[in-house]
Amino acid sequence: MTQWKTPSGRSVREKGETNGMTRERNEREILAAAERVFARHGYRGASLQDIAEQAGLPKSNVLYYMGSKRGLYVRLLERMMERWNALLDDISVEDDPAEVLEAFIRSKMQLSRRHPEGSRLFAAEILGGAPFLQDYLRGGLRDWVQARARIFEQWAERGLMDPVDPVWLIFLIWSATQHYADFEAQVLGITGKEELSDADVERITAFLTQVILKGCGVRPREA
Amino acid sequence: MTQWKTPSGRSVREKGETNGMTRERNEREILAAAERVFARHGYRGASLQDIAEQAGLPKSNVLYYMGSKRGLYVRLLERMMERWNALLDDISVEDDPAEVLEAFIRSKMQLSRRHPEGSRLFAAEILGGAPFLQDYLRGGLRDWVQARARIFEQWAERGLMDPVDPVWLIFLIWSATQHYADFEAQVLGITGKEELSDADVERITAFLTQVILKGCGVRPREA
DNA sequence: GTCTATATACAGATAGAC
DNA sequence: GTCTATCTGTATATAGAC
Repeated sequence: MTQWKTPSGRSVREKGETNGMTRERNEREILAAAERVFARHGYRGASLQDIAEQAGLPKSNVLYYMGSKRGLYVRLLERMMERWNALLDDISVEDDPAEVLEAFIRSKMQLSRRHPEGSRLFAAEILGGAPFLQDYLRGGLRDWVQARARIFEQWAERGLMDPVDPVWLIFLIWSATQHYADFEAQVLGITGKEELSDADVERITAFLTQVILKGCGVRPREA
Repeated sequence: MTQWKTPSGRSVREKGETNGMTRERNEREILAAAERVFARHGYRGASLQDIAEQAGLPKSNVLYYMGSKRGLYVRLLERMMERWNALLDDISVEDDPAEVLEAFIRSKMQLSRRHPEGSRLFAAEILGGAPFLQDYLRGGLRDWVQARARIFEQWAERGLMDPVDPVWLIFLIWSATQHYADFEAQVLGITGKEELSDADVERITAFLTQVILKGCGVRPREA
């Protein structure tokens, strides 16, 4: 079994690798590289050449594995939506508002922390008018927001929190948490840090939880 | 004096217009169109062809007036930074925290409201790693944030507000207000609205002011 | 001052060699 | 299964006609 080399000198198939393993590894590299490039330059601004170089493969291989630029982009968006859905557990009126809101803020913060490129990819898509995600926004995501909003309203009726507009509250949590991934360049430039540490993220999470819960008149569990 | 026509049929010089007026109007049209296109597609993704069509001019005129794609982009960024600086009045420890924070939230909200394309242009620049704004972020803007942060800390020492981290607070206000311009497509998709009315913006401003001030333990002036 | 025509580079995509 | 070579379109930018 021959071992091919790309012009860049990078091995396409490592020793002892089966075909399946090669494909899996190459696809993984391409998806990671593409997420970075699409996040940074948007759909139109991204080039397959750039993605291929960052994945250490010739350009045609990107098209061979992914079919088309459009298909690659859609696949990345879908992967990000799956990550998003994975942390959306249902809540009920019987749950504790403080507990739910804190978990909401924390899980959203961790998603941006674990997948900053995916977060920025999503942001670039929305910034450009959401041409590929229109249906998702007006459909599944809208339903999810409305369902949560109803719960928040019922909590307010029961006097468990202030009667704030629940949709604006959800947007507030989304924007405040995503900011640290999407505007990372600004955050790092202003704070003078080279990167945010786990401790920084923990402090920011605590800050946001405290301000938002107190701001909505939700009493923390242990206060 | 002849009146020229572009292939699209749009007049380049209206009747009775002087040369100066034509230039001024064309530049204005180009800047407005370019702001939209750069905001939507980012620096790389934007095309002069697209900008020219939206400005109703031939592509070469865009380059004639603006010199280069890069120069046009930088000029737009600078214009947005000027708008931003125009509303940054100094504050002092002697000022009322509630008043200052409310004005801060309100003016930031209005900036995004009046210049949504500029807000998205800025967002796209940061999202892409701020290649053109690095110096501004690490210099002038950083100083501005640090100065405000000191005031917030002193307010906290005087017991006028909770001792929250002032930099995270500024980021919270920025992200929460910009969200309605930058993520407009998401906001409209989820709320089902075609656009946000002045009344909507007023309600959102009031919501954010209430939650953030209460969340930071700032007593509103009339409470 | 404005526009048409063109130069040159690079985009996404495909055909076919190996 | 992977890579080289190429097709076709469009990008920025410029030269020169009017």
